[in-house]
Amino acid sequence: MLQLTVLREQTEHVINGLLKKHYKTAEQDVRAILDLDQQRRSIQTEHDDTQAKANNLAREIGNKMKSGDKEGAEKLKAETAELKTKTKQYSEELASLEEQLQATLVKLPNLPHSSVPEGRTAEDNEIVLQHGEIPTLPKNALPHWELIKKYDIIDFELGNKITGAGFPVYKNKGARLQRALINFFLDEAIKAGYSEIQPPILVNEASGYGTGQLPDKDGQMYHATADNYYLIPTAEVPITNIYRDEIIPREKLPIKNAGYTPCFRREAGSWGADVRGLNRLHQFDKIEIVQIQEPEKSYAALEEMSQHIQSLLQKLELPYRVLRLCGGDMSFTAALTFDMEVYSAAQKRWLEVSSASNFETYQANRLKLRYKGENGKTQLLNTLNGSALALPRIVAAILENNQTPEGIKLPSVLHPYCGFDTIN
RNA sequence: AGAGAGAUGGCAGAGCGGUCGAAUGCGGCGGUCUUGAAAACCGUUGACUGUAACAGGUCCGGGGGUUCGAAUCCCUCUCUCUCUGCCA
Repeated sequence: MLQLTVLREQTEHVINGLLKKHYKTAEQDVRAILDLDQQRRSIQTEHDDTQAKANNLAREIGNKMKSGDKEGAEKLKAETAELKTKTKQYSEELASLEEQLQATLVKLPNLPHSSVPEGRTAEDNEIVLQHGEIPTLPKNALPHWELIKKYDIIDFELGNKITGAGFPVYKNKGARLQRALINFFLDEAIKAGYSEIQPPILVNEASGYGTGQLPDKDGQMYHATADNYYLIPTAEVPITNIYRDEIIPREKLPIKNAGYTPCFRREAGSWGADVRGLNRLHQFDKIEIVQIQEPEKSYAALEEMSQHIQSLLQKLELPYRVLRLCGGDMSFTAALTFDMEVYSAAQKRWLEVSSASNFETYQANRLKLRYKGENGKTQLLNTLNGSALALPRIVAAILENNQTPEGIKLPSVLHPYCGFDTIN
């Protein structure tokens, strides 16, 4: 959520930022919010004055009662009636204004960082760099959804039977590869200074709201209605919400957490060739890295996260590229996002395997996540997160890019983690 | 799941319906003393809102109520602890 003070003090900047994100009603919404804010503040003053009078009267009545002046007390009591109805009226108006204001304010996306390129769709994203050789596969090369059948390592039909579409069953070396990747990613995160966290994978409403999945994206989460819990779409939700309503001592910063969780996404309405096989699932595994940083240092932290993610891809010997997302393609809450895509050679396409973002104070404002700065003032922190990494598409690329007539030759970094070097 | 107890500031822990934003202790910060430190002593120490700055307003688990006035009384929800039951 954007801060009201920023809207007040940098109105033009806010409107321009929203427009860059292709938020169409930027101008009118910002004006409406400022107008409501103005009204709210003037009524707030009236309300407070009335309340102050009532407080004074109550105090006087107390004094008169003490000194035995019952008549005087009764007289004053009569005066409070009007103040009471006034206060009630004001506070009802306030509540209504506040509600309207919030309703519009939460609809505003985060402002993009100045380096974010103009643009509307994925076409307009800027390719920052590309790394690694694109492998040339033999003519009879298979896409991963054929390879997993050939080697019997992932079974979609079985998942269909047990649950439904998009819930694959990992078997044999497929299951072991999953476990190996999880351990590899977590070990690398720990080496990079992250603390490992195992959070709950069901969260309450407040947590969903804190990281911005609620209220607008509730359709994308599975909802356990009996208890009003949500299955997490990413570990970002529980791991960032650890710090909801906290004031972090400055010396504890930065906070760097990493966690492995299954992730659940309803992905309602997506079908077709693009989502075949492992390309898009309802349940998948992901290791997420989260940082909480002081505002001045958060872009350096984002760069550090990007380097960490790239180092994983390099160790896995996968060709990848890094994109700087344009205003229109960025998520609602992000100020700057780098996407990492690996090349899946049999599908001949780039697959997004990681997304690292700086949310600046946008999440922190909702979370009320703050620290005391050098000047002693409490102020909002910056939150960042990135996938490091999401498994299914990594698996898809590993399988496709490393296929040989003798089987799939795994990158050497995984051999000790798997306990084997070839899937055949 | 049943019975009982409880929820107060960073922590511990008081609080008769009327200067209670809240005693006290610890911790933190500043100072005196000291070559330096410890001890001792003195002072200071919550958040939000608001103001040019004061003032003012709100917050004692959440929500609602009674009252001129609620941390204190009532209702409700949530959570925690103890005992009993069940269970990986």
